[in-house]
This record gives sequence, C-alpha cells and structure tokens, in this order.
Amino acid sequence: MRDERFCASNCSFTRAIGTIGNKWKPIIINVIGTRTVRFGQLDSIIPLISRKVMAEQLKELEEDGLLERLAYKELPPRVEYKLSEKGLAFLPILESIKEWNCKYEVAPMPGETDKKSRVTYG
Amino acid sequence: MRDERFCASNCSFTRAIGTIGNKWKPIIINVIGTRTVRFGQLDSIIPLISRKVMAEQLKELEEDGLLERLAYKELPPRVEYKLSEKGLAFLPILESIKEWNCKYEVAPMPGETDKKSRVTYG
DNA sequence: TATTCTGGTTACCGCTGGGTAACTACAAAT
DNA sequence: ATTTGTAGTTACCCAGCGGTAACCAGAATA
Repeated sequence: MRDERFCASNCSFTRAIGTIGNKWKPIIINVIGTRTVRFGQLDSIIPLISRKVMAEQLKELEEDGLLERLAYKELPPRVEYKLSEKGLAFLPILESIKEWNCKYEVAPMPGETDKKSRVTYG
Repeated sequence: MRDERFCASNCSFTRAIGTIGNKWKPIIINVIGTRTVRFGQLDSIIPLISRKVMAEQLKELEEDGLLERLAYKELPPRVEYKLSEKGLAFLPILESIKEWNCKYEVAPMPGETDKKSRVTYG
C-alpha cells in the first residue's frame, strides 16, 4: 500500500506523492472535508472501498498527520474522524483539481446511467 | 492500472482522481514540466519505474490529453513528449502540493544517506 | 560482419493488493 | 435468550500489477 521507496526519498515532492498519491486518499479527504465523520458513515458514503482498505487508508492518513482520530470509550464503539490543520490545508488543492478537471476534461460519454457510474464523492 | 469504476463515475472529481491519482503520473508530469523530453531521458531520470510501466503511464497520459507525443520517422526512433495545455495547467497544482508538503511535513529521519533515498524528482 | 542506438512490445511469472466472510467486545433493546 | 449495532481485525484466496528479459527495425559506426 505504502511505497517505501517514495516515503524514504530525499525528495520532498516524491514523499508528498507517497502520502496522497493514490486513488482513495484524495477521495476520503474530500468526503470528510470540514466535517466530523464516523467510520461507518465513510464506509457507506464510499461503497466502492472495502472496510479493510478504508481502515488502512485512515490509519495511514492519521500517521501522516492529515487526520485526527477521536475514539470514545463506549459500547458499541464510536470513532470520529476529522481533518487536522494539515488535512484542511490540503482541501484547497483538491478544489483546484476539481476546477482544473472541469475546465479541461473531455466530456464523458453522455447518457451514462447505470448504477455503478452514479457514485459521487465531489 | 486504470480503474474503470473511477473513469466511469458520474463525479467529475472522481474521474479526475482516476486520471492523476496514482504515484507515477504526478512524478512524470513534474519531471517533464515545460520541457520536451525523450522516452529514454524519462527512463533514466526516473529509474524506479520500469520501461513497461513508463510506457503505459505515458500512453494513458496521452489518452487523457495531458501529454503530446511527437514521433519522428527516423531510425533509430526518436519520440518526444511534452505537456499539453491541460498538462501545463496542472503544474501549478503540483507546485501547491510541494508548498503544502514543505509547510506541514514532519521532518524525515535525518542523516539518511543510502542510495535508494537519494532519488529526486522535484 | 557485428555492434550500437532507440522506443517500445511481448511473454512469462512472482508477489501482493484488495475483496469476502467470519469474528471480537459489550450494552441495550426485543 | 437472542438480536442489533459499531469499529475494526484476521485468515484466506485470487486476479492482476508490475518486474525481467528477450526481441524488433534499420541506419550508422567500427
């Protein structure tokens, strides 16, 4: 999941890509946004990702200081996730990616209506 | 390599992540920058990536309109790659990722000097 | 004649990313 | 007594990612 060659690079940019350069992390960060979200919510908002991978990604995001994890000692358990200052500072970058894509993307095939393509995170 | 569920999504942001959300593409785009670069150059500048994967990534970047491929009918062959308008428009986003990382990254372990970690693309 | 140079492509194969299902703890509700 | 709900974790397993090595054309150089 995490590529050691990237994380151990002397190059700051390479390490940055090692941190957020995969398909799930930008999606997760974008979904959380400025909210506080529980694990189960993330799991149902992003159905394409399995619980296992979700847990891995969240753990890595926390290790990299993008995410804060608040676990309440209750039963059934309750855990809330919210972006740290670093994570919040990444949101504008995601916004500029959205703008960039809207401006330059060639139109996706029109009339696409099957369920799989309905999923939306942005 | 390319995740069909991302590309087929109705969500523009998800499609964008499907386009550039992997570890090699931002690196390649950053290395090319405003230059015109040949295949062999890319291959030697980024030794961690194999020829096969490099070729795949370049092809996808071209398909997604980020890259222009100029093949000269010579022997031995010469092929040059340069960023399209769309690709160039992505460079500022990479710059902001660099700034973001410099500002918030926890210091990597000091005194790291083995060769693997020497590789730099940024 | 043989080697080099370039930008790939292809066959082969091992490793692992990631999916599924089962399982945990314990309180509260039925 | 049994079911439900939450946040994970673990074992198991398979498709496919990605690495390696071989191979291609054909001109130029030694």
